Amino acid sequence: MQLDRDVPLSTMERLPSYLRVIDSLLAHGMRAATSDVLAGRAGVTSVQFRKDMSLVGAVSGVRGSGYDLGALRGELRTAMGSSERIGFVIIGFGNLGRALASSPAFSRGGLDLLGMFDVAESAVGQEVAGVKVYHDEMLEAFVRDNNVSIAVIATPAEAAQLAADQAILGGAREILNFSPAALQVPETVEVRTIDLGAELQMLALHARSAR
Amino acid sequence: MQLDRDVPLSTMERLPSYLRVIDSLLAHGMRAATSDVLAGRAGVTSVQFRKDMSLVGAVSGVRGSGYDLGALRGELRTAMGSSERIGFVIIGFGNLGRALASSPAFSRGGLDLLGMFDVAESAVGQEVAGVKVYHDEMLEAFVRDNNVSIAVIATPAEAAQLAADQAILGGAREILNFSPAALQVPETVEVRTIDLGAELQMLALHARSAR
DNA sequence: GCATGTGAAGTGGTTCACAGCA
DNA sequence: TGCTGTGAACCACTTCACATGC
Repeated sequence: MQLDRDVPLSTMERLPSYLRVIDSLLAHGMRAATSDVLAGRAGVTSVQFRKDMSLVGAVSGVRGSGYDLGALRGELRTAMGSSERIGFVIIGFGNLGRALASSPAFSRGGLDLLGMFDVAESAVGQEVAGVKVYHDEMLEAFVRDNNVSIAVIATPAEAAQLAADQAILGGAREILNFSPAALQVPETVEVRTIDLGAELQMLALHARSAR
Repeated sequence: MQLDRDVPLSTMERLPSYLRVIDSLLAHGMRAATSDVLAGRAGVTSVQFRKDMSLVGAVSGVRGSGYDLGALRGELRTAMGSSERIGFVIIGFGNLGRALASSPAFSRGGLDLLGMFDVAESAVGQEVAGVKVYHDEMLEAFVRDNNVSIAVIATPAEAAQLAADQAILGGAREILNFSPAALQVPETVEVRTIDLGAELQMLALHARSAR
C-alpha cells in the first residue's frame, strides 16, 4: 500500500465514516464486504467508495468478492495517520461545550481532550469524564505547556476571536469554531467553522422551495 | 431583481452568513459597504461575494462606491425566501439538544422551534424558552398536527434511525442529523448530517500532516 | 478612478464506461 | 460471472481578467 500524497481532500473527509462502518460490521462478526454494502452504509455510491480506496492506495479489495475488513481497516488507519495522538481543548463550558466533551465521537481516533475553559467562576473547577474546567486566563499557558494542537471554540460569538487569539498564541494550529463569527487568524492556522444556525437555514431553504 | 432559478447550491449556503454580516454592520450604524469589507467579514474573497450577488440577482451594488446595506439585506432575504415561517422540532434532550434549543442562531430567519422530544421521563415536561419537551411516542402525531417541516436529530446513534422514521411518517421532509449514523430515508427527504467527531478528525489529520 | 459585474478559463471532484482479475 | 480498479468525460464551482458605469 502506497500512501500517495495528494489524495483529494473530500476523499480524506470520508475516511472516518468508512472506518466507522467497517468497525460496525466487524463488531457484527463480518469479515468481508463488497463496496456496495460498505458504500450504502456510509451513504455514498459504490463507485465513489472504490474510487476513494483507489486514491488512498488501499489494496485489500479482491475482484469478484469484495474487501477484507480487517485489512481494510488497517489501511484506512494508516492513510489517516492515526498512530500519533493529538491533544485538544474545548473553550466554553455552556451546553454545547458540555455536549462536545461528553460526545463519544470526540474521544476516538487518537484524540485526547486535555482541558476545558470558561470565564464563569461557577464552571471553573468542575470536571467531566476526568477532564477539568480551567479559567480562560489559563488558556494560553495551558496550550503551550501541554502541546495542544487543536482548540474547539464553543463560546458565544463575542468571545470567539479572543479565545482563538489566546489559543494560537499558545501554539495551537487548528481551530474548530462553533460560533458564527468568521475568525481572523494567521494563514498557518487551519480553521473549520460549523455554524449550526446556518445549517438549519439551509434546510429551511429546501423546505420552502419544496412547496 | 430577478430570482434566477438555478443559483449554485454553494452560493445559497453562503447567504445566511452574508446576512449576518450585513445585520452586524447595520447595527453599527453603517449604511453602505464595499464588497471587500462584506466579503472580508464573511470569510470569502470579494470576487466570490460579487459573483454570488450577481448569481442571486441582487442589484443594490453601485459601481465605484459599494452596496446599500438596507437594500441588499432585503434582496438577500427575498433570495432566501425568508418570508414564510418554517416549524421544526429537536429530538433528544441531552446536552446537545439543549445547546441547540438555546442557540440564538436557531431562532432566527423565520424558523420556529415548536417542540422537543426525549425518551427519558425525567426530561418530559421540562421547558426551554417556552418550548416543551414531549415523549418520543408523541413525535409522529406532533409532526403531523403541527405541520413540522424539519426534524433535528440530537439523539445517540442507536436512536437516530427510529427518530427519523417517525418524523418522516408524520410528514417531515428535512432532517438535520447530528448522530454519526448514515440514515436511510426516502429520496424525497433531504438529510444533512453533521458528524461532530468527523469534523474534529479532519483537523487531527491536518495536525498530523503539519509535522 | 474605483468598485461592481460577468463571460471565459481554470480547478477539483464525481460519475461513466469499461478493462482486469479472482 | 461478479466485483474491483481506473483513465476519461463530465460537472459544479471558483478565479481570472477585463468590460462597465457611477
